Amino acid sequence: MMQTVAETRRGRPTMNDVAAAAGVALKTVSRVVNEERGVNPATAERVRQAIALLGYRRNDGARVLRRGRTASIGLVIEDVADPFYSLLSRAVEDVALGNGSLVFTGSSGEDSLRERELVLAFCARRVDGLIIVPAGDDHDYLVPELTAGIRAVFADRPAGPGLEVDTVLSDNAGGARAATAHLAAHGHRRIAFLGDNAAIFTAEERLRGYREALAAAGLAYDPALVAMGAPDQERLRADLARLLALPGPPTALFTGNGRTTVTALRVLDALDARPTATAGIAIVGFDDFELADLLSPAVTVVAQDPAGLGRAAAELLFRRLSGETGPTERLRLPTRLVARGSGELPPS
Amino acid sequence: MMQTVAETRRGRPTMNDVAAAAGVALKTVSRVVNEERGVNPATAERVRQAIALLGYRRNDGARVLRRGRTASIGLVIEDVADPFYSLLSRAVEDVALGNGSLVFTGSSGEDSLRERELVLAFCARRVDGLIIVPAGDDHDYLVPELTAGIRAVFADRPAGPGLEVDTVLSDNAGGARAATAHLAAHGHRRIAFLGDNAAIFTAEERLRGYREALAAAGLAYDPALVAMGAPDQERLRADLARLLALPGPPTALFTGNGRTTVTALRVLDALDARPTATAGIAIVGFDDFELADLLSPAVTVVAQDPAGLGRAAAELLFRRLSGETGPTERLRLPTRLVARGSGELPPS
DNA sequence: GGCGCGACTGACAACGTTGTCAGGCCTCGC
DNA sequence: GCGAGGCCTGACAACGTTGTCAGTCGCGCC
Repeated sequence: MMQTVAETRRGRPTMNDVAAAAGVALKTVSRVVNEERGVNPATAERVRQAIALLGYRRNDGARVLRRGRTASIGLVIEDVADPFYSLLSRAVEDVALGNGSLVFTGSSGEDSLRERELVLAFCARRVDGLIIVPAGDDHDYLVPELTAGIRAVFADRPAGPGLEVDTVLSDNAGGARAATAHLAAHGHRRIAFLGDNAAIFTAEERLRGYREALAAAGLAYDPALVAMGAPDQERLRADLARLLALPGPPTALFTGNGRTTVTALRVLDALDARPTATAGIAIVGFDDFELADLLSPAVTVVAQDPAGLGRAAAELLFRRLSGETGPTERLRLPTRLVARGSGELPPS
Repeated sequence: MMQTVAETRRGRPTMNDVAAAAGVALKTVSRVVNEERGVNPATAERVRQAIALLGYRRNDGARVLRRGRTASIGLVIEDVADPFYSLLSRAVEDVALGNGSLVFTGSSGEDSLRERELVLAFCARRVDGLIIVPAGDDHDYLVPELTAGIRAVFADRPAGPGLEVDTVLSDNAGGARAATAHLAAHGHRRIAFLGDNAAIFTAEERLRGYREALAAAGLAYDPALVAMGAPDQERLRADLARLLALPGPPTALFTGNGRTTVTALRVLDALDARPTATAGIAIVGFDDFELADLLSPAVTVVAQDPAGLGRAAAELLFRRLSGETGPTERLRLPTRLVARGSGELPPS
């Protein structure tokens, strides 16, 4: 008589247990589990019954050890709770699932040490590949992993110097140029830029685009109109207060990412200087965000495609994993200016 | 002479390779890697140099196979791209990292089949534990996994019938009662409820709370004022049009989750029936959302604590994993009504 | 000088699976 | 009646690590 689940010893049954229960050899169970052909249907059925009875499930860890491929990838982003990255994350997940792969996710929190630890932990689990939104700009720690055959794709931000690796970016400078030019075209001469920490690649690129557009519009670059740093409310309150107290205050604001835009709107609201349909500072934000269309005035943005970024990075990664060779790829996804009102306000 | 990286064969070096390079036995390398004591400092140093030279990194898959614990958990949610779940997700990640564990994340997309596949894939990887926001309400498939020793905690929604398992929920009915009572207290007699699909536990609970509050306020329950379904724009447009065309249209709206609230606001805006500071339908939404405070009028909500949900679930899971026994726990986190304006509008 | 002891090192099995190879049995054709 | 060939099954090694146990060496003590 076969054992029942209750009589079984603690812990997971193994193929051996199933084999014993079905009265066959270990290898035959393996064949049935993997749906290899060449097993007598009656035998296979007996094995399947034993599997069901014992509640057996294959140990993929052992399988991986034997076969080499883990069918899992690692994703390191800045913060899953940020809508930009959560959209990117979901796109990666979907592509991975479509390729039969699972995803380890980790948030670096803009901390290069934590980025490194997460990546190395993923490597120790022998993920097949990595998608990294880097927090730091030194990725020498990745070199041994890459030479060992782990594939990596950088997304949203490039790898540190000296690392030749596939990369998918947004057109940050182009988007910033478009935003700034848009404001200039609406008559603004004093356009302020509120950006993220200058050490972050995207912030730097957007600053560059801002300066290029100013130059193209024949406007002087005034460092007093630029403030960069982490998008926390206190800092933005101070910066905006300073900007508005300038002898020649800005008539327009270009905010360098989603968090900054939203926080700046909140601070302006609190300062009672919030733009209305008829007056106030014009604003264009980098990154689209939910409800931008329902504020008054609705907020004009340069929209990125975070899901597109994630999808492109994941698809590139899986192409590499399925053996595609060829030179390092550097994709640059376009941005799109969405005029909604706040960016079309005239200078006051 | 030691081999250099370039001379090494393709693929990962193993402990054996390190041992050969350092001229010691495999086991000694193991001891050094695991920082066990009792290794001669000079020997240890030689091993460490070989490790650095070869770019060796321990294969955690093999380690896990030998030791039993994988130091990883699986998280199945509805959709990482939804702010509610991305906050929950981040909290889980942080607790996991604090416990030295990695996280497999997967989005079920409200599809119980995909939920099942993700969970079983995680189990096949032998995660130590699971945190599940269930999409379906049949979890019999989990029974063998649970008896095999995998711990599971359900979050946001309970497990299907017959499964005794730790659970962390929000006080859905209580929050819905508070929202509805709030509107009634402001003089509303015809309060509509726009809820998510009735098959979803939270939607059902919130409907219950809504009905209880109506009864407590001495108001009749009118099925014509209730519309439940997926929060897509088309459906909500149709439902809102129907509600507003009723002989006695609602003067207040209680929306049953974040997505529904935001979409309803957008539809109302398009219908040109959007509440203003002086007129229009009053609204209270379940779930807080970014920028609710900046809309005009600002949106009154019953706030849940998604991060708190994730944290509580993860902490409970890790307490179980570290051996805590005791009866199944059922936590219920309180909600908080945040009055901002839209819920305090008088009936028109 | 022998013995015990501590410090260090290594051989070997085991974790649960898959790849390789060999073998048994049956059938078919001559 | 016998060999060839196909079908099915199983024994065994290997994946890379850790736990167990045994061994070697040098030193101090009787």
